[in-house]
Amino acid sequence: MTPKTPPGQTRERIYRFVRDRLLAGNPPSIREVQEAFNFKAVESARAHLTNLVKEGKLLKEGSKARAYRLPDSPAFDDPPVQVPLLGRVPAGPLSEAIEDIESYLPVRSKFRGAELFALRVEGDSMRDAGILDGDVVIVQRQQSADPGDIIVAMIDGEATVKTLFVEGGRIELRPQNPEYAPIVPGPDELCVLGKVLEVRRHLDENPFRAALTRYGASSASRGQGAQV
Amino acid sequence: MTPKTPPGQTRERIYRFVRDRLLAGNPPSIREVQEAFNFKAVESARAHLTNLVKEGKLLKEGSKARAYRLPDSPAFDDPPVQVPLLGRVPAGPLSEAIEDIESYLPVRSKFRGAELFALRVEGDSMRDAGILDGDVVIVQRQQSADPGDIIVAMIDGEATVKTLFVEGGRIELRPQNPEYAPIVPGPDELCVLGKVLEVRRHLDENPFRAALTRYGASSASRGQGAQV
DNA sequence: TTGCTTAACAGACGTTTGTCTGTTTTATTG
DNA sequence: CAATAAAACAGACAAACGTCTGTTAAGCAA
Repeated sequence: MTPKTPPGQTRERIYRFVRDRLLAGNPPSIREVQEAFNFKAVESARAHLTNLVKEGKLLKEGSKARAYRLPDSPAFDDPPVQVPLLGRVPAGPLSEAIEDIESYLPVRSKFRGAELFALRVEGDSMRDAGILDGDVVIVQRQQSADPGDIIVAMIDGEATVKTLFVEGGRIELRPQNPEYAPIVPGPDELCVLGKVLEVRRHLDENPFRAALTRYGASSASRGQGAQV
Repeated sequence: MTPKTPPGQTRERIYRFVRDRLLAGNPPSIREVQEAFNFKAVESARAHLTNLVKEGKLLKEGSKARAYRLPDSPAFDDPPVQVPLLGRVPAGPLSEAIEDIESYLPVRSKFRGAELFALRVEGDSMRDAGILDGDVVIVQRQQSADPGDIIVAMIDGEATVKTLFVEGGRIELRPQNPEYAPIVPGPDELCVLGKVLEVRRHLDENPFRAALTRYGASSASRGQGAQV
């Protein structure tokens, strides 16, 4: 028999497991809790769940399947912050571009209130900063930036993602890839659209892109699921 | 027999019913849909649900109970899907690690229902795949993976992020950095924890890290906001 | 008419899932 | 020590639930 754990300890972990599943919109069955904790009896899991309800940490809706619920809690009633992923570049004011919204991305609520938009990066001029072609950047709208910031700027009518450098009075937009040259914009050529707060890569959209960066996935090794 | 309704009309109402239930965190069973619409046969409800999946308006997770889900949608009334960022590595079952939750990260609602966790990457062994030290990966919990997938695996009691390669019967965990050597695990040494769905870099936490990858930000150029 | 499609119905089957009763083990307390 | 409580195990049962096959009816087009 699996050794007993200190009173309440396993229960606390079960609570978090169930809570995470509920927050993900995927209520677990009792047997799924059993398996997640390697219980050998269903009743072990059910006893814990029943106790969690008694303690008020969970609710239960009748005796239906997958019917454990979270009571109202102040911690998670934070409404989501959604940021528009723009299909094209926001030239003028942000409002000009909000017609071209591909989709919305959720961001940490810490950014609530900031003027944000998301943009897909084209090209690999920022490769060495870990920003690859197709990555999405979360951008905070602002007109100025600090040296060292990765910014989105308009240059010659195109949006570009670069690192901002300032030395003396000289401003440079530096790529992070030796194959590209820094851009030295004229006095009125540079228009900062915002500062990159976050970089995201969605592997589910193009699962092999990253893997192909260095080695090529031989076609022979494809398709056969690895039994591990 | 209850009179037929115009094509698609009842289906639309069923969609709204299911969607509202899902947004409320209370996934309906097929028979609950049946009752809500006074169908006299379970199959009537199931046919509509199956069609809604075909139309892409709903998703379905296996053949479990109450397993219809919402696909990714830009709707703001979508409750957030929050994924735990684990402070340490999820050894054994996922439940083992859920004690150490640093915080929660919002993910696209397309992932609603998946068993996800987030992990901070240590080291730069995946540098050339654009995964840098300190990056966060969103991981889907699963025991197996396909060749080419970037996975999280347990090797010698440590979690590691690598690319999975299979050639013949030989399994390799390949880093994406020439300074590191591939790992060839023994038959029972490899334990796949999950597959990386997304990579994120939070520049607001460590704003200069990425900028320092190639060039160094001279301390002289710091602190003086660029007026652009 | 014939053929096709969709909506709805009917009944059955097998799996999933919640529930129950009883037992064993371990730690704690008086 | 005995008494008690909590954790975990074992096996079984019934309801809930997803799935399947087949049937009937209504609308539409060739």
